[in-house]
Amino acid sequence: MHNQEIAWALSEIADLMDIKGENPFKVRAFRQGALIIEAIESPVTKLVARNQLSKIKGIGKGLCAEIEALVHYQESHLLDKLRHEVPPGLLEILNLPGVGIASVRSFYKEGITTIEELEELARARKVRQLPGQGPKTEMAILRGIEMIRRRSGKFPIGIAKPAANSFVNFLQNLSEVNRVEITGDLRRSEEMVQEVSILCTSEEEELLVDLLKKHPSVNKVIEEGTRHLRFRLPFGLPVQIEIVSEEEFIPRWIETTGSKAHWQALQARKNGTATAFENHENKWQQFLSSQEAEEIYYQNFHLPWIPPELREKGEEVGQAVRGALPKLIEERDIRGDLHIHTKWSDGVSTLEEMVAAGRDRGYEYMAITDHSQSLHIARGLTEEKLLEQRKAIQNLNKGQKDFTVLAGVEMDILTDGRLDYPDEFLEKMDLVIASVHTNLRQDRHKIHNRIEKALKNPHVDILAHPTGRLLGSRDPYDVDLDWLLDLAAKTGTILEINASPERLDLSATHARMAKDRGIMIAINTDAHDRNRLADISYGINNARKAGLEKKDVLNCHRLKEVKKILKKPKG
DNA sequence: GCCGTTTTCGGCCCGACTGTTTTCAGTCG
Repeated sequence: MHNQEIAWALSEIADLMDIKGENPFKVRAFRQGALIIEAIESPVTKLVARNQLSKIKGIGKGLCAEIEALVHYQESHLLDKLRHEVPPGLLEILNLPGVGIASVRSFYKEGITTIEELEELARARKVRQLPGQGPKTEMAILRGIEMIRRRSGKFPIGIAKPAANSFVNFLQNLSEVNRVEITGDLRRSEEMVQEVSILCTSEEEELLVDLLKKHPSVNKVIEEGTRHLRFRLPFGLPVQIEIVSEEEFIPRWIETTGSKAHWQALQARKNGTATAFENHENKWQQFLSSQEAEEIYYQNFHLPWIPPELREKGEEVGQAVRGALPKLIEERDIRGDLHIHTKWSDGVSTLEEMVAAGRDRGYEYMAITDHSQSLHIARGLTEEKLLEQRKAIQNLNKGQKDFTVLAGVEMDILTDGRLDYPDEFLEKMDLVIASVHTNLRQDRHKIHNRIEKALKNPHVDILAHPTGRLLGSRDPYDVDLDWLLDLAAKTGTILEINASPERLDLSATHARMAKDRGIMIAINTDAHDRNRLADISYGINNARKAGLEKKDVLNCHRLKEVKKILKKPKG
């Protein structure tokens, strides 16, 4: 069982106990435990085997017992019992924005146990009659339900990708399997994924299908054939594994990577070119990597290899013909991370740990940008504290020649549009990131006013997570993207692709619109934990999907250039 | 349920805002 799955189980236990009305501190202990497990680097299974689990702060006797049961038996009696006692629909209701534990309990009291029942009641304008509810919360509930419908069974890439990778690893280690690749919308780096698709080659298809069925993560088989298996993971994500021969692999990989429009555009080109596809002796392909083989396949169409992220509307084929494909940014182009939190505010790693982790990744620089004073829950820093941190950073920089730490801040844009520090203070910072964290449900006029004040401030360099969305769980605040992008272009403000898979904000679509307006993009992780520096890959996915090149991205530039760009007076 | 031990029991992050109220509970970050 993976750390993530254990974390989900603990978090579900917390929610169910919360609905039942158990001791809130006990609930919090489980919730906290889930976060801790999620952030651990090494597999929990290993820690259990070595008896090291109880040494972790926050994991005591009780949690240890539950986690060990999950690792050994893939189940927890406590969770089973709770699932039995509390109707599952209430968890969904709890996840609606604006609905908290108290509301769920009061709905439960009224006999409501599913989203459908709640929706019916809201549509009949009867939710507003319940104690503590009113017309506005009733509307918020309906909007939340609509959001869930839009999501309709899709899973965020941050959940789908690790799940896919673990199956790829599993298959790679089997002697029956030669080649394994992720395909489908996940390979195209779609932010929400319908299903994990994996394509592999093997001569022993039936044996492989049988073996897969016995995998402990296969919760329920949906569909079974001689050459494929579709199943659900315990948390509901569907996975499809298809087995083909070595000869079939590349065309099938391209076909399943999609989209349909891309495949059709390729087929249309096949009819128009004289190349004899069938002449190829495919046997030699097995000595090539999958991508090398795919490149050769594209050559058959007299085309350069087209990155999967761009295989969308079919028009990329025309672009490829004209030699107009962008040279997409790659992870190795990133020279630093410019949005990082540490223990100084709400991070879990120390400043020194973060810097060491950045160096380990081969970065040349990073910016420490802890929270500003008004964000109390995140232990935001006063001016004095920030200056103190700046000194610590200067000392750190003295001891290293090949790596530079910038002293920055992630400053809140306050509810009324004021910024959290005066200009005289902001001027002293190497980098100022501005963010909207509070009052996300303000009307468009107020939100625009806040963003405008921030972007027009000469010291604000970057607007972080520009729409405030949480992927699949919270809609953006009410902002007109065209207006925002025009303003960013006019003021010369850099926009962030927040690489945290919970956010992915800007989205690929919006990042493309930003590029078209000549806006500089920064790809940052917003990491609160050194392990999360690796999230940069999700941001790169989005940037590639947006067609971004090295030159479009601030933190692909050398430090000297970055400093020059930040110093340049804003428009 | 976890932690610390100056505490094996008692405290556990907290302030602001919203929408509900008519003085405050619930939600959020």
